[in-house]
Amino acid sequence: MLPNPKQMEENLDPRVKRTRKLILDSFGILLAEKNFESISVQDVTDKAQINRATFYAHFQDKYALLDYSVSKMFMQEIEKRTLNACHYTPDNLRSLILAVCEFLGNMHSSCAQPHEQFESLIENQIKKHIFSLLSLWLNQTKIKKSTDIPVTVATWAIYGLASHYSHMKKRPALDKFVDEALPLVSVNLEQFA
Amino acid sequence: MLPNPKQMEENLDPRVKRTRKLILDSFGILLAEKNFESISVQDVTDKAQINRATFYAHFQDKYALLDYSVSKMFMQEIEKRTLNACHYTPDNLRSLILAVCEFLGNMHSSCAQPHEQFESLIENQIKKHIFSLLSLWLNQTKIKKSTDIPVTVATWAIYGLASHYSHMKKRPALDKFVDEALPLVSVNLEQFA
DNA sequence: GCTCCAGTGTTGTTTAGTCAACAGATTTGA
DNA sequence: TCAAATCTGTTGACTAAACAACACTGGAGC
Repeated sequence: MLPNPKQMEENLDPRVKRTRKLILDSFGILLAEKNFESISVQDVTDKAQINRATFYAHFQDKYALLDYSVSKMFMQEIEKRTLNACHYTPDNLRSLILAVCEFLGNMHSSCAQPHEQFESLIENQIKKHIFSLLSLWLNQTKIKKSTDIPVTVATWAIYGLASHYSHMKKRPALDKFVDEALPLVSVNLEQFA
Repeated sequence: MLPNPKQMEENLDPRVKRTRKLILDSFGILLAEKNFESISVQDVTDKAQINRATFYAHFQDKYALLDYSVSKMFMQEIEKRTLNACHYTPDNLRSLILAVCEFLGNMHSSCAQPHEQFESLIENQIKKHIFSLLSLWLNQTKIKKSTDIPVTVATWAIYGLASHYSHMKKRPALDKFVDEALPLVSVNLEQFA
């Protein structure tokens, strides 16, 4: 059996795990202090107390770090709700929408000045994860139809809803918001249930 | 000019600083959980997430770790009160007695079951520091007399007082206790003031 | 235009940490 | 009482991180 990515991470050399954690933690702190563009690789390695050359042994540049960081945080959110090991149900879909809303919401409150440019950088990562998660769900059923089109629609809709929610000046109760949105998303997915 | 031990610690390879911190932190946590004798080098390295061989690159055994740990904590206490960069005055002596009392007091409250055997292990380290601190103070004066005898007496007296204080069931106010003890200690040192 | 400055990304060499294995000491417990 | 298990302290081969260089880029200020 293939080792899953989770096991791979845990079987890494302890030095590697330590270094990545130092980088990620420092990056998180810096993101809370100033906006992404004004954070340099220097800043990260200074705060992490690691050598700059070591940074480049792990990440191509700060954009790769952002991708990795966002992916990791998002997947933790997903795993916390055990959405990574289940199948399509309206309830799971609801949880997923909720997770994305909360994730973007947290992003807005924990990051300093999240500019539009910054948001577009994380958007692609999040959508990739939503897309593959929905694909996984739908392809567990016996139905052999291609899922790409409905999954694409649902992915963009979910991200769009969460983005909209996180930008609202006066956010309504999340539960109500999701209740209202859910049927519009599930309508194209029900055929696979 | 010779680099002082403080600078040497700071100029160490970052990996060394990290590893030592991991070891010290883990050791501190373990000491709060169980008594020193039942803590193995394994336990420390497991909690610190470092390799056991790495431990032995830094410390000869767990007793060396205890010595280092106690020394470091005690010196931090001393430096906090800037007693490491001053000379003999009754007031500084008072601060020193206070520091030793508080240090042993904290030791008792933060360590699980501090047995007599454990206490005798740290006693020597602490006394070494008190002795060299008092020697430093007294030898800054112009008086050329040997200080070893009076410093020895004062060192043992101070440690004894602090040990006594930290063992008391109902500890009196520390200030009062020190006020009462101070003259008995300073009597042999005043000649160097 | 120009220099100065701060950051980037890469390199070769040195050093610290990892890992698996070892023999020996101590403890556990059936 | 013997065997299994656990901890110790040490070794040699391997790998990651540190470090000090390097050439390069893109402003900022004159």
